[in-house]
Amino acid sequence: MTRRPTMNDIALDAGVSRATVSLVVRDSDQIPESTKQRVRASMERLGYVYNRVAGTMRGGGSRNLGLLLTNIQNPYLAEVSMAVEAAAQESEYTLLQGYSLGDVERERRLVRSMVENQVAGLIVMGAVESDGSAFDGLGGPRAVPLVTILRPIDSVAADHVGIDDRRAGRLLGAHLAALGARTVAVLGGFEGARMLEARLGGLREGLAGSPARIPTSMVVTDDGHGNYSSETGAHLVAELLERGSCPDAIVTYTDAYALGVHQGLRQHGIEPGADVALASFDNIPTAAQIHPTLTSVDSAPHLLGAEAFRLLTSRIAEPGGVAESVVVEPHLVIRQSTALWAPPTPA
Amino acid sequence: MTRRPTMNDIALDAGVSRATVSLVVRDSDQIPESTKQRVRASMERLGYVYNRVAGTMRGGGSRNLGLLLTNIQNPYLAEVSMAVEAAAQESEYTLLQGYSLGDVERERRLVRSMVENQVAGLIVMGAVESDGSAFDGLGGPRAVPLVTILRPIDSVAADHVGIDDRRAGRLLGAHLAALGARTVAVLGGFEGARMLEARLGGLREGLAGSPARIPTSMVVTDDGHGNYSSETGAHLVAELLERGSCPDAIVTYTDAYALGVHQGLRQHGIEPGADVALASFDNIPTAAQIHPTLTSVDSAPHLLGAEAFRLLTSRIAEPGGVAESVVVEPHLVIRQSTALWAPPTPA
DNA sequence: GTGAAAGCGCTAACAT
DNA sequence: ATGTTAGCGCTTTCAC
Repeated sequence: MTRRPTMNDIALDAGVSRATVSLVVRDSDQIPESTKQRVRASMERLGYVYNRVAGTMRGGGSRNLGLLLTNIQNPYLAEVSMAVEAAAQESEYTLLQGYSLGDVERERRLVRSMVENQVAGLIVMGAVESDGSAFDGLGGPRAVPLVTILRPIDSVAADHVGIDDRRAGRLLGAHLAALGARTVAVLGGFEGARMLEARLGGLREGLAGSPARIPTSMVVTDDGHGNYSSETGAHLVAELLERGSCPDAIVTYTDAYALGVHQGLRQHGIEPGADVALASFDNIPTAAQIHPTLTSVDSAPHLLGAEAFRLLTSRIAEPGGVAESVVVEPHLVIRQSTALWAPPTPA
Repeated sequence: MTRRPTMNDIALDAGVSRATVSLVVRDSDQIPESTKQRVRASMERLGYVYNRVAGTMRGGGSRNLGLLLTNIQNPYLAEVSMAVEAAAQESEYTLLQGYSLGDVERERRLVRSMVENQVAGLIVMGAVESDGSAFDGLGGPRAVPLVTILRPIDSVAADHVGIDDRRAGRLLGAHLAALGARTVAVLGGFEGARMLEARLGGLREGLAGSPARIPTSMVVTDDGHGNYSSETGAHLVAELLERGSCPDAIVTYTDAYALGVHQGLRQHGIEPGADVALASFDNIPTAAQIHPTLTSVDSAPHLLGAEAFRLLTSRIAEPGGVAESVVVEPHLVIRQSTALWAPPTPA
């Protein structure tokens, strides 16, 4: 026999009916132990592997979920992926994973392919330009449950798990104000994107009441296609320094940029931490490993992933209803890159 | 109608038979353009989505592949994942992904679940202790094609894509010898693992002919359960320094460890690059971003992922035959952490 | 060029 | 406690 054995084969071999085999697979207590033993022995001997695809098609819902991310070069998203996978494995779900690279066309293809594969639900970090058209087939009464993470998608009323970016900004702003920074630069982030606006707004709130300002000339955005590489950070800081004087503090959009800023500053003879305070968002592992260690706002990727999974599965269990939105609270991790800094003493 | 529309619904709506709809989906040229248009219009209007699961069950083989990694906190594996995904997307495959965390039990569960889900093939980075028992059902004539990456799995005769670890070690050894290093320490890696043995062996070969040695007391291994965190590196270097004097050069098993070694050295007042040469394997992006930048052996994760995919799909197309083994050639990227170092001048 | 019918491997309702 | 039957959504001969 060259094909894989089926329940029929097992039934035949064990001298029972196919239905009985099916019940044994699910360990039903209608089946006496003696029969189970016999059936299991046949499975073992013939090398039977349950065909979940056929089972799903017949009856119960799919146990597959789709996880669509932009890019896991970004350690933050890598950790989200691992968190979702851990939760899925725990609950006996399987994960279809894909990367859009921030490209709307890839995103559309991936969503389509996951839905064609009958996923029970989707967790999506959308591309910046996502207009929701990739999710058209998912709306309406026969919707595939969808949870967006980090970036809500325009015109798609889905459950969402995000970060309180405003609060993240505020934490950082308050910290920099307390240090005595007077001028703060902001590097990176897609101009007009909600995330950047929220972080900037929060930063301003945190700085309010102190003499600190964020001069317009010191806000340098990128085009949002960032692959979150440190090179982006190096470019951004080069542009900043070209524009004029060095600020007291630099806030970058994500830790990866801060690494590039490190480099860029040193090339100009400026020592991060000592000459200028540097802080960022995401708190990737590297932040604690570079020198000087990097102050960063931690946004609990593990929690975010776990919440996204929880929200998705509860929506699968209980479809419909109004979209829910969960916010993960960030916390500030203060390290050398700001702690070492002090305002220049007026000589 | 609350359920998703099926081919039957489309057929009914378009006034053709189900078989015709099936042919339209695959754009068969037996169907005249006029009919296709009509059918496609119905699909559009009813919001039809092709059910690939049912299609697979009936006829053609599955278009799903399984990718089983230990952990994508490791940027090297993250890049492998992205490479495999890119290739899969290109060829209209879908990816089931899971993380074993180096745990044999999780590995077993994931393999089982992927096979139950009828994947057409598997790409696996096995846990250190994998004995192949997780892959038992896959052997024999009805095998699921399997490609192992980076670490062959004992007793499983599968296609393999690996790195020429010996060569990687040799490149590094030759470089350190040329620098004039006399004592070289090796930190990290699971004692007895092939990968470590190969790298160590290569390192010795590269050093041969020079006065350099690797004292036994300067080889500090770990337990192989490493999550590739920099903390491991910090511990390893602490242990090394406890054992006695500082070597001329330190080679770590992976870049993440080197970051921790950075930290650990500085805590002892030793400056990496200046006081001791430091080099590693993997060449993760961070290697170019820290200070001093880190010399590392690049092992082309993107190439490795692409090769694994190529090997797997060609095995799916042409099952059986003798297992193939592909080796990706590493190359040395020299950066400040070694370039800045010079032997102490005998005063 | 299109339709009718069988069947992939499984589950669930009902029957015994 | 186990068997019978129908059918999930699709593809594939084989008719017409």
